[in-house]
Amino acid sequence: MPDGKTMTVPTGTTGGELASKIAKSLGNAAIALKLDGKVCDLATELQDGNAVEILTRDHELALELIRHDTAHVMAEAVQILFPNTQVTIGPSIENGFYYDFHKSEPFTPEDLSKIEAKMRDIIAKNENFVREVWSKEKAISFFKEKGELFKVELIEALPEGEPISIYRQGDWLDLCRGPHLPSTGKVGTSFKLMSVAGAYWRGDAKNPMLQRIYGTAWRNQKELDDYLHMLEEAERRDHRRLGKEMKLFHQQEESAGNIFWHPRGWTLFRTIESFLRGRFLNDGYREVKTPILYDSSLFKASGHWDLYGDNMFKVNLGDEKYLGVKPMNCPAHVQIFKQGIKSYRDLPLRLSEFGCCHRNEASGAMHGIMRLRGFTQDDAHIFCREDQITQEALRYFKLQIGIYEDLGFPRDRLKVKLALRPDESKRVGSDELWDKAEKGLRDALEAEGLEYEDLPGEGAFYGPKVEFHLMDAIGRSWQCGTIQLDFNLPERLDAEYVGEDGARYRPVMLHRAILGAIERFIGILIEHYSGKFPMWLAPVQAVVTTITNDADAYANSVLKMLLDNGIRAEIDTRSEKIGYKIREHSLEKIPLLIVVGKKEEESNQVVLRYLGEEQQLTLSCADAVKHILEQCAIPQRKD
RNA sequence: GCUGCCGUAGCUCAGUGGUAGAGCACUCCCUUGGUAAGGGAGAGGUCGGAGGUUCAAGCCCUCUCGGCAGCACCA
Repeated sequence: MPDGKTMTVPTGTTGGELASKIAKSLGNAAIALKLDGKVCDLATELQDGNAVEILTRDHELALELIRHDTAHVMAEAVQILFPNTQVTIGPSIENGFYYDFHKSEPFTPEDLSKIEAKMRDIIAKNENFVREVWSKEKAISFFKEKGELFKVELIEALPEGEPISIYRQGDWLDLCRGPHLPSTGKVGTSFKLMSVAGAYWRGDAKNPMLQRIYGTAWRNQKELDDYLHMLEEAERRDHRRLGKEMKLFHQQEESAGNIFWHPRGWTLFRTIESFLRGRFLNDGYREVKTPILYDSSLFKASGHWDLYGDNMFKVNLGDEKYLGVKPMNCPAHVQIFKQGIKSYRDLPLRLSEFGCCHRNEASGAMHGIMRLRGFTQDDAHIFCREDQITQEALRYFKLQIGIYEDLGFPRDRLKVKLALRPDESKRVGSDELWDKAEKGLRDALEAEGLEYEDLPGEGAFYGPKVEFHLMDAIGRSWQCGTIQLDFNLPERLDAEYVGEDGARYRPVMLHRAILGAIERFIGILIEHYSGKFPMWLAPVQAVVTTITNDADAYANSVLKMLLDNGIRAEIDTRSEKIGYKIREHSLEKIPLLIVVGKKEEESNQVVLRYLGEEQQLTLSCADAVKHILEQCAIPQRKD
């Protein structure tokens, strides 16, 4: 037992019987066992020497069982209501579960409520989940006869000799590894079917599309309510909604996948850009600007035309002559490197660019300003010698982590992944080069002590990459920064430098971005701060507004003082009530309102009112400017 | 791109074959009010686009463009 005690029970005693023996209440509350650290059915027979822990609904592992069982109950409900439906798989996932069905008619929202009602019936019946072990032959012939062809495919893929477990709940059963709760009644009622969407069988676009029903399930009503409330909150801070409300940008169908930046949004964009520019120049980068359009020959040489061409915008000039819109900046930066003869003394050469790239993303991939067809990368390419790779990668990690922190993302919101070589048909360069490149990045990650996860097959066609992912408000993970090690492009585009010995060598190229796409990062920032930016980022830092029009002239003099000090300020002298004006600017998330009336004019003062705070601060004009300037300061790092 | 849903006023949305609606925003008038909505009046629509069915289409059908939720993709 967890408390260190030992219990002796007759052979064949199940976990559930043990729980009841310890205490009747525990017997009722028990939902599963942990036997020697592994979660098992309550009905599992105990073996001599088992370390036993009895799990109740309050245990954190209970959620996974509840969700998985809810998926089973849903599958039964669906097959009762829609007998011609085939079941496939239905796992528990973060916050809930899903089940994929094959059915010729689509599920409608009304179907979802019918299914939910039927699920509640099944739960009320409280049938036991009973585990059975079948032979592979029996399982295959049973499911074949039922017409469950997807299940048959799953069973056929199971290794020979492996026991095939079936879980029965009343008249219904499903192939399942388990474990399960003791009965359907233990699922509880705190669940909700959320949505239906298509999903490819086995996650492959070549396979038929199934219908996936998503649901959420929790231990109790309060947890469910909290979760639904969290979803509402996430919706409130959705960058698409806030972008409109805060007058930052808009999008329209004539230019799908692109952004019209409005004055405030563009101010935010430029603020971030100049913040980055300062950091980059300070870290030894030299900024460049390269063309958007190129003759196809450049992309053919780089490999983009063949390996990335499907995602490129191409312009046909007739006579087989094509221009390509750049999807990446790397080939261009190599052209700059190649101008004139480079010496080993020039290395590492760090070329940065706020590069405008265009990629023909699939229509379904686009998402607000997070995933676009036209975007700006905070891109750079570092040309260096092989022995400089680790130091350059470390330098990048340090620069990047500092920038993330200053933008409001501490390290715990950061996940690091190492994407390794893709399939042979989708990569360039020899295996030796890939070995070297992957090792180079791994060494740097380990030197920095960053925890990371391997992603086999996910690398770029020219090299492996380290990906930095940030979590957004809705829990989605966005790839932001990336550093990629590339031995191939310098070769393909014939970049070289003169070494100490006078011979010619290939430089290594490190591709790196910190925010990734600035547009996407702004989307993440909007959701992260729910639009309430820190002063230094806010597009409009202060609005001066008047109690009555008598104070307009004074208000204008205050505005001029702010503008003269470089504070991004606007003025509102409309003849509306002060409460109305405050409400309006608060909804636009203006961080600071400066209210002036006759009283302030007479004393040469201003009243500061910060967003969301009722407390007011009365200061002399000079003190106010000093105070505001401190709050608007761009974060600095000296090291 | 695939599956499903959606597209009506600047925005959020109602409108199930019979004369296009609401709230907010906008314009004008009144109001000059001390910290999250003062009052009144007015203007605003080829119902995403094209074709079809029908005496009649915002509504039904086909195609198309765009959006949303997923899936696939994200070099």
